[in-house]
Amino acid sequence: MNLKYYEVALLKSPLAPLTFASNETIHIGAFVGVSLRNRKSNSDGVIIKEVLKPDFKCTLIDVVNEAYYSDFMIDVALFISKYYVCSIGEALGLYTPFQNHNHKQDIDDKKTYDTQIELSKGQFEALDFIKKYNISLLFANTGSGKTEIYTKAIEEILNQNKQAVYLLPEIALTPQMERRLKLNFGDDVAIWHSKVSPKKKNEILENLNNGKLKVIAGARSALFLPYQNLGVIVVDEEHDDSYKSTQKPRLNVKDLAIYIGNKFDIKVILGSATPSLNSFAKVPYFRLKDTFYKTNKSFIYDNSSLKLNNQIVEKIKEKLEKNEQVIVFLPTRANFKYQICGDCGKAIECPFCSVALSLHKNNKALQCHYCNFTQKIVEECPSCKTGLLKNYRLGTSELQEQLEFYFQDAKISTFDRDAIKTERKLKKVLKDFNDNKVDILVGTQMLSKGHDYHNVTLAIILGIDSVLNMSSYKVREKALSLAIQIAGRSGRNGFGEVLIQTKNQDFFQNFMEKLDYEDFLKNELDVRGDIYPPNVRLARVVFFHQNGLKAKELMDFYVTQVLQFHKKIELVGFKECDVFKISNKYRYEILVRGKEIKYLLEFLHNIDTPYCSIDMDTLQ
DNA sequence: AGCACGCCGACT
DNA sequence: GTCGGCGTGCTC
Repeated sequence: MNLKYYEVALLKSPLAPLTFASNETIHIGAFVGVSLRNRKSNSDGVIIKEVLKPDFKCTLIDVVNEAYYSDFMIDVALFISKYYVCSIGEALGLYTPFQNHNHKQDIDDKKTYDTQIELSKGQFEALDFIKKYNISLLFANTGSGKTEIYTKAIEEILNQNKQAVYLLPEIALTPQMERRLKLNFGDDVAIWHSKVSPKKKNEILENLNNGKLKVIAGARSALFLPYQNLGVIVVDEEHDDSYKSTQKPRLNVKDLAIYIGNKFDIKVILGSATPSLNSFAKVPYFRLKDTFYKTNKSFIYDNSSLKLNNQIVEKIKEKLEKNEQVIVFLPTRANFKYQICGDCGKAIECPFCSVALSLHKNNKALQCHYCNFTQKIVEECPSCKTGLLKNYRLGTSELQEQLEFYFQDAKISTFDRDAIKTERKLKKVLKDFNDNKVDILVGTQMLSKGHDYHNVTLAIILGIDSVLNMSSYKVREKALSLAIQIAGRSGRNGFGEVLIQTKNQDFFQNFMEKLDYEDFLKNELDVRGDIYPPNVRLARVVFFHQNGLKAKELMDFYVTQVLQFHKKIELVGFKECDVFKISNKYRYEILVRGKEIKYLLEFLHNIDTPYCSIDMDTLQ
């Protein structure tokens, strides 16, 4: 019998592709079922390529399904597996749930889109710039009308009978945004994110397949849908760290969009009021400064340590009396982040992680923010049994309570991961706030993500120093962009105030008042030099194991490997991770940097242990 | 001797 | 990842 041999990538498996045989001719990308020795159930796989008869014995492919992965998908998966260091099966797994019901090629009647949007002179120039460059960055201040420019660019692509994908951070995918898109593109647009129901997802896939859908607005996963003819990828709020996956493969969807754009001649538009230094340094940008509304912004600084003080209370009072709204940013959830014993000075720790438990009064619980371990609130120190516990590091829930004490007639809501667990809740809080039913909104990073607040005249930024004090080369960029994004929510109607509680007044004053974000980026580029990105590449490898010694041995081994065999890259450091233990696994990390990707990847691909996580282009 | 557990290596 | 093989060490 004349057998053919194929390499099959095993979906979601860390294994490299394995060779199987078949009597039939199977095309590349076919979705197949194979059985492995030592495996009870069948495994899903994808045909990667045909190969010559190998010198080992091959089993036969069990099933050939109708669904398949396109050449485009396989190319992208191969890139991800090389660049972000994972198996091809893991990379292809990004494309599931994937289905291709039938191969009907409905040629949609060519439709002409006319959104009737009038652009300002600045917007028109920006659009012109975008047309000129295949990959571009729209560096546009808050309120300068980015969305209209995206819409015009998308319209043009649709008129070429191509599809468009509009990426946003998950939380910015609000009903408000959906309405705006539907207004322009009607039923040809769909929203895609993790909370969309399976039924709705199937419907979207069906309509994408038969050509009814032209625009997908979605979170990270929306880049992995089976587009037939993609013409543009818009990455809005491109500075947002959530474009980088925190799970294997740890890819950055923004950078992947750029790869796809270059390789397949698809237009890519990145946009932000505070672009990442990485994009700023690498992508041609257009600066749009003019805003549609004139806002006089004034800044107030408060150099006290994190707390609600008189100045802040008075300032809020002043606004509430005028029936204006206030937002308060604080990068900490819960009531307090630490419970520390007054006698022995120990914090109550999670039994599985080396972090303190956070106090959640609402749930009457102490909770670990890493593994979700939850226990009852305790009255006295579990360590010395005598001391009373004191609370440290104010969180959003506590701040809400304190504000309720001062402003008993005001309605105060929290806006963070604890308060906003569902899309419904998100919708409700935003609607209540915009309908003036909420006076003060207290929240975490979530506050900064692309929502329009119309009547806010005071933005209070607390705890920003804790962002500035984190251990990451990006802290200045993170803290400043966050502060600017939050400050931008204040004063859409003429006059706005921003109160920043910080011991780093000079830094914020310099780059928020005297100079602007573009000056910061140029300065920061200088500061980073050849030590940190964007001029060098940085990768982080974390070794983890239940046995701490084993994890340390792994790190030590690879430190030696770098020093002995990878002289073209540089060992930045190696140490216990900041959070040493998570979910009962001890963690050690190595940071390496290199000018050339090739040598960095050479090292990363040589790491051969399942007890590690490789983070190429780490943001930490 | 018999078995539970943890470690390690293979998987086409 | 998931499975089996095998060595260690504890118990009957």
